[in-house]
Amino acid sequence: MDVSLRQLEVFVAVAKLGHVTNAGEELGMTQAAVSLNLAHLERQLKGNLFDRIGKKLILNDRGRLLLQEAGEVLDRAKIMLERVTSRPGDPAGNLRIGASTTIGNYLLPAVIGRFSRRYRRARIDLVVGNTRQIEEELAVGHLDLGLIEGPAHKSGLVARDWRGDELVIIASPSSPLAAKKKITVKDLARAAWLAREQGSGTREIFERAMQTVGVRPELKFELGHTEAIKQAVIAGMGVACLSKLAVAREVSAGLLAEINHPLNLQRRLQILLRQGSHETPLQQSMLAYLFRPEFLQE
Amino acid sequence: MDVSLRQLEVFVAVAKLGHVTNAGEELGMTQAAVSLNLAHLERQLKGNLFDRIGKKLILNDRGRLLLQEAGEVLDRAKIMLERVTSRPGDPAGNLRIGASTTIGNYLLPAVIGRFSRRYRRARIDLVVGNTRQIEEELAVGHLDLGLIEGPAHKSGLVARDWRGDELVIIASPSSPLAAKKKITVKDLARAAWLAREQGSGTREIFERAMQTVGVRPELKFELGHTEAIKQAVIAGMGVACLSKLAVAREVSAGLLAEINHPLNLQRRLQILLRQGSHETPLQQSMLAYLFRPEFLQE
DNA sequence: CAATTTTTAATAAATTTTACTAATTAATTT
DNA sequence: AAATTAATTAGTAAAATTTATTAAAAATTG
Repeated sequence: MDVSLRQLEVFVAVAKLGHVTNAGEELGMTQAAVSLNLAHLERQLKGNLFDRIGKKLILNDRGRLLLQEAGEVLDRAKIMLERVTSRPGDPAGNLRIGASTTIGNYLLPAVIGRFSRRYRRARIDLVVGNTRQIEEELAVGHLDLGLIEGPAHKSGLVARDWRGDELVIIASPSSPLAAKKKITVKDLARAAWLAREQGSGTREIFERAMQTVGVRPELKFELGHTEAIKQAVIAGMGVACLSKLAVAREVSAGLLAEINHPLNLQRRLQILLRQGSHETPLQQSMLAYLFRPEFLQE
Repeated sequence: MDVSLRQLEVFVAVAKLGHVTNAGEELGMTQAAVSLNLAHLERQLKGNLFDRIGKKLILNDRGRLLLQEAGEVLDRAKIMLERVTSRPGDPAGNLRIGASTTIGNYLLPAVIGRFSRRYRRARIDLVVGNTRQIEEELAVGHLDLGLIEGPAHKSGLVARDWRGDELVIIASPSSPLAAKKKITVKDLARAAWLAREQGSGTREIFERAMQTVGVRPELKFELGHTEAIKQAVIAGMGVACLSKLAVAREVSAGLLAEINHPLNLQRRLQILLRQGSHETPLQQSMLAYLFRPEFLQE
């Protein structure tokens, strides 16, 4: 790539202003420098870009083509510089976040959206996966930040307690369970349950809580996506246990009803970092953001 | 724009290969040069792009951001060079063609389409306007080539005879005129005519031909667009006189019928050039293309 | 309208700046 | 201890820029 951005700037200035001298003024260089720059560029591109008629320079057909193309290159370069040049209080960089399903789908979009608007130079990548995957990717350095449900298992990573998350039991508002004031363990045992597949963090919590009160729930269906479960419950096919975050919209819209229950369905969400990783300004900003009060309250 | 394309290339190579030494090999420069280039770039962007852990360089968050952005800039620059670098037999450049309505809408799309596929480095701009506008723009240098109906008026321009164009009289296939074998001047005088507005080249030819046989046509409607006239004729609102080129598709589809008539409706199309303009390779290629047999026959 | 002045781009020569290489150093890994 | 690697240093070559000059064209003037 012998052609330089500088040369393109010089060319564009001459093409725009029509005079070598004026271009030199605008660019803060002498007329001679501009002239040589131009000659050099024309040699590199193997052909004139201007017709020299008298002392006037007028763009020829190749020059006009270059003017368009060079403009696009320079615009891109300008955007690059703007994005990449850090200023105090406005860190530039790329942050790769891994999150579990519930967090990635229902909690992070709002956080990342607001963060990106605040820090325009930051580029956030979000990967959704299960706890094992996220820990692995974080350890080998493909992720900078992990957000998971429950404690971490892998060494080489540090976990910070982030915020609580409550699971709720949902049913169709028209179901008998929704009408009942007091739900007993026996009611829960009799219900038709819908749940995510084995291995889901949400399901793990639910089953442990049921076990604690001595009940083995009867599973009617296993569904791969939280959204599918919600639709099934709305359709009256059964009840399910999901994060309050995942069902908030449907509950407030009256599509789903939260059921009173005697279980303990509290859990804590964790932030995972690579041990000894230097926290970049961007990472620090994101961590500070995650602990803002509006993202902590449930 | 202090950052150079070369620097970006060096950076991308190091980021991709992970080693200063390897990058140097790929780029044909010494390890020291790569190292200095990188240091220079980091100074210009006011911050590190790699974390130096031992003797390994690993991209940090800013580096990752730059890698994406720099890639885009370099891609654009590569495209620019490909488009702008002329090779023998494949001229690069921008050709601005001005054409009258009929030519611009019904004749040039095919020519320009095939020309662009053949000469990939050429960028063709087409402006449609009336004869006066095209002559003016050509004279002041905003156009390189003009294609008009009938002779030119302006000095400083040279006209070359290009090809013929025949006007035809069209009617709905279901109209009585379409059924008649022999059409007399009297028939034409009685018909309900649809035409473009005053000033259209096509209309001028038609009115002159009618005048020659001593008839003043009765205008039912004036419409601003050729397409609108065709639709109106198809709808049976009257008859019209248009270029054979403009109605070819509809006639062969059976939507319109060409009417036999006793008028002389031949005309010649002209190519206009600026006097004394140096013909660029691209311009020469286009002129040669315009005179290819497949674009000359009607 | 010719002569002069001014303006402009290209070129030349000199100088400064930059980029590069070879050699060396320092640190890390094998 | 040997080998590998990135950074640094010092010297050199290359380049970009500047000042000065030239050549040509436009503008001004008598």
